[in-house]
Amino acid sequence: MAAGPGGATVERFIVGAQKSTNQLKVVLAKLLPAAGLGSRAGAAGSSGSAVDALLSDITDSLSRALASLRLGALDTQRSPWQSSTAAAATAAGGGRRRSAPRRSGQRVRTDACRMIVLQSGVQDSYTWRKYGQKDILGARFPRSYFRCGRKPGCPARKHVQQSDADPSKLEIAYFAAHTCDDPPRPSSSPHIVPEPVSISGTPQKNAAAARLVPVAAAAPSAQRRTGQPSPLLHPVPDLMAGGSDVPIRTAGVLLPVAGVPAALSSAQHDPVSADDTTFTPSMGEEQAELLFIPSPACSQSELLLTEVAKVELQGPPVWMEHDVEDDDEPVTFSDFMVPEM
DNA sequence: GGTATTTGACCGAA
DNA sequence: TTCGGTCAAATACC
Repeated sequence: MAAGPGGATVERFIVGAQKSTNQLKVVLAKLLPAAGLGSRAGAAGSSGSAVDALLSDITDSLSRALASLRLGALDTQRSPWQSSTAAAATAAGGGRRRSAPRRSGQRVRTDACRMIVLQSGVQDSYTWRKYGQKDILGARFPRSYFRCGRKPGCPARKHVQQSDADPSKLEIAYFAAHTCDDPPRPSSSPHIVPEPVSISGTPQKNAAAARLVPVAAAAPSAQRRTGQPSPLLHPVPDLMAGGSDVPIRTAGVLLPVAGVPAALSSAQHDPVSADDTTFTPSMGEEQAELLFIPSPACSQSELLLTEVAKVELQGPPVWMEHDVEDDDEPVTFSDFMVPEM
């Protein structure tokens, strides 16, 4: 969702401001412990509440600004995806062979486009197969393309791209609904408890996205390639060295950022494979943790790597979905689909 | 040998 | 002409 050179820059500034605000909050909390900074109870001194309120306002404003910026970016990108005829959307044919020219409208993206934010340990239960990777103009990292790997005819697609603003985040867009009879499988993993935390966008219209669920354990069969450095991997930013478990690869192996071998870090970049999504052939099988994609409504705390790491290690994974179809309507918690466990 | 990923080429839309 | 999305041969792994 690169918003373009300019947009990316502004976004970086906003994200930076959010981080600074968070840090300020921490500092003030230490300096004004008696004031009860951060305490909603209100028992604390009024000064603390006032500071807290101001910080909250700043945070909220920054989040809104970021959301607006990103929504705008999404709008500009959505256009091409949905410009073609719907019929050809999933019938994309062609390929290299001239004898079998692909039908027009191959690029059609009439399905609801949804951006999703996942955190550690959260994955959808579908199996995805990577079918391509492309360098995107103006984006620092390439975009990876995945299709449903469960059923050949399933039109579900997923695009994963590492965020320009924050390489530690992955932006995942889902297209089309799954037609394969493979509902999300219940997760037995105790640590995976999807929980919507951000509200922005509109009610989901995409069945596929609605079916996203955290996946507990990786399927053995899907791990076949585990251990093999993926060429898609790209260098992990220093900021990731904090120990977060953000997966950075794709094909098959999710690697915690902190534990990325040097060899992998220097390997060819693959944002996604990231996707958390990283995506591997089967997301459901990846253990990764991952994906932290800031959504337009992503809260300040969610933008902080330290916070993310904390959540990954201590708290339940957070799911955030953002339907970019209708940017005007606010979304409520009820709009988020809570994957069945 | 089977399956999944990689990657250059192809295609249509803008 | 450029660019994003997809295909499919080549390659890698189990």
